[in-house]
Amino acid sequence: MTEATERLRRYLDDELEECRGEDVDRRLDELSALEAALGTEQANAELDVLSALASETRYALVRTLVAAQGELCVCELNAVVDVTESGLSHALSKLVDAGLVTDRKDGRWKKYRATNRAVALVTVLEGSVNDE
Amino acid sequence: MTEATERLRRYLDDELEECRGEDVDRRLDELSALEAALGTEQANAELDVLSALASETRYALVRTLVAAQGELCVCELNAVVDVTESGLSHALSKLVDAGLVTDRKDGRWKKYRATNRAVALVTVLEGSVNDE
DNA sequence: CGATTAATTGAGTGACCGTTCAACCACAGA
DNA sequence: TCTGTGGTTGAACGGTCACTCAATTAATCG
Repeated sequence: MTEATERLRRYLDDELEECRGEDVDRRLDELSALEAALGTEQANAELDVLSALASETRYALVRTLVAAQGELCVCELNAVVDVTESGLSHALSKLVDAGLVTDRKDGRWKKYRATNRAVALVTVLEGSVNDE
Repeated sequence: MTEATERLRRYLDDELEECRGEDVDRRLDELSALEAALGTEQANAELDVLSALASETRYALVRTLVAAQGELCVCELNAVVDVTESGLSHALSKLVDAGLVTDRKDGRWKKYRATNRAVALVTVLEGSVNDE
């Protein structure tokens, strides 16, 4: 740690004309302020959402549900991804936890639907990655 | 596979009043159309972006760079995350590959900046996760 | 050139994560 | 209540991935 701040001091020496110890401390404060702009709790929540999406099968499920603009039965989703019925259930469970889909029991069938959060994320992702 | 489509047939039997084999086939087509609405190539690209973001240190770096609204030196970023200099370099490299940050050499220092893609994603994530 | 420093690269390792298998729960219908 | 079906749960396994260490490149300065 002392190693790293030593380098930061040299960097600030370059940037500013002269650099005192308090300048380094101030910059360190500014940097941790940037990183902690939103609480660690929310940052972790966002990371959970990202982790839930960052899987081939789960992302395929979410994209499909978003495109469907409505409910799909588990047995329908089974036709979309190439995993076991059990694996599908695990995947959907994780998506529910992340608030990306909701589930509803309908008689003997269970149906899933994409949440607004999922729609927003997929939309931005497609738009952002699309224009190169 | 035959197992799964068999269940789908029974499901459609429930939904529609009657259900012929061609109904099942048509539904299967519709489902794969939903999943493949955007090409697999783009879907993979989006998945790469998600995978790049879905890591505690990398997401912290991106959030910091977005909040900074400008360039930050590697030695400054080193103060934000708790990894080795080498680990930091690996992380930044992956972010560059995903098009989430850009790098620029400035003398003996190297500076990184968040891309529009990163700004868009972080913004949507914060907004989406924020309102519960 | 030799020395020092910023940063990257690659190999190796430990932990996590996605998947499957088997057992299980919930519910519908006879 | 017994049977069959839709779906979930937990344990276990195999592969991937984030991290560190050591070596290397690139650039500055004496």
